[in-house]
Amino acid sequence: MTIDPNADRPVYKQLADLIRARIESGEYRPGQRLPAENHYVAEYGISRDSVRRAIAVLRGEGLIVTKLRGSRVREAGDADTISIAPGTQVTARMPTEPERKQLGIAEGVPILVITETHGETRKLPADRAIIEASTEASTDRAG
Amino acid sequence: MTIDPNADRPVYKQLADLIRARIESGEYRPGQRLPAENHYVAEYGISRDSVRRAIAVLRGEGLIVTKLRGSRVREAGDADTISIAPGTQVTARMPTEPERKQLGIAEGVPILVITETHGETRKLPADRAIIEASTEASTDRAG
DNA sequence: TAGGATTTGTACGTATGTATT
DNA sequence: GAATACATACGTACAAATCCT
Repeated sequence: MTIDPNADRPVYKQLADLIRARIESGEYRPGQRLPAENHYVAEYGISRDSVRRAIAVLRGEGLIVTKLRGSRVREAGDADTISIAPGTQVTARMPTEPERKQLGIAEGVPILVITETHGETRKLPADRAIIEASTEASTDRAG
Repeated sequence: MTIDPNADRPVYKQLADLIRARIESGEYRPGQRLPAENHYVAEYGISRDSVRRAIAVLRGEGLIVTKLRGSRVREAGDADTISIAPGTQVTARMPTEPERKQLGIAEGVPILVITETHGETRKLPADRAIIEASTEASTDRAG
């Protein structure tokens, strides 16, 4: 598979598709490091700008995590199962940057917002929590 | 408030903070159009690159939606309340680009992934759904 | 309807800073 | 200290969609 600068689809999205496919096919495995940006620059003859944009797309999708030294395929973090009582409401949204820092969440990870019947709310990183509806009133965790 | 190119915090994050504060304070109201990119370029003497990066941050946080003609503060879409039976599990993650297109979701909006006890899964846009734990087995919607 | 103005999208370049190896 | 690789930030240019006259 190659990249066509004259295609309808932008170069950076084509590269994002290509890398995403490699992740989903298992060619890039969880925890595995991706090639450096310049690797893709050389391999496909595109600008580093386009490569970085592609990487940013995948980071926004939570598929990879990027550190100063490189990007890796995200590993499925072990999640706690949180039981919620009947009547409790759950939704999700992306955290703002201050929230991300405060809660120690990686980029591309949403937060689960849990609103108890009392009105109290909790925010949990979605990559570390699974919500389970219970019959009884108890908000314990069951790892 | 101004932007200091010599500050520890990058210019684009400073601008994102600034715009975010205006949204949260109500100075920019839901549905209201943000000034054009070049407005910020001129106002703060920074590059369009930095402005675009700031806008991208806020879009990733789901605070604004961007069309070709400009960005607007996201309006709270009316969400359906989805009841889930005991034992049902819920988590959230960001959709991939194909998923976004398929489900017709805006950027910066996570999906709720609902796994029934049977193993069946549903994916719902988090900006249009609120999950509510019920005592009884029923997955009806209650608007 | 035509055409220009506006605004965002994409894509290239360069340079410098900073953290890690 | 050097090499590597990502982060930031400036610039340019053109394309494409939308809006307005």
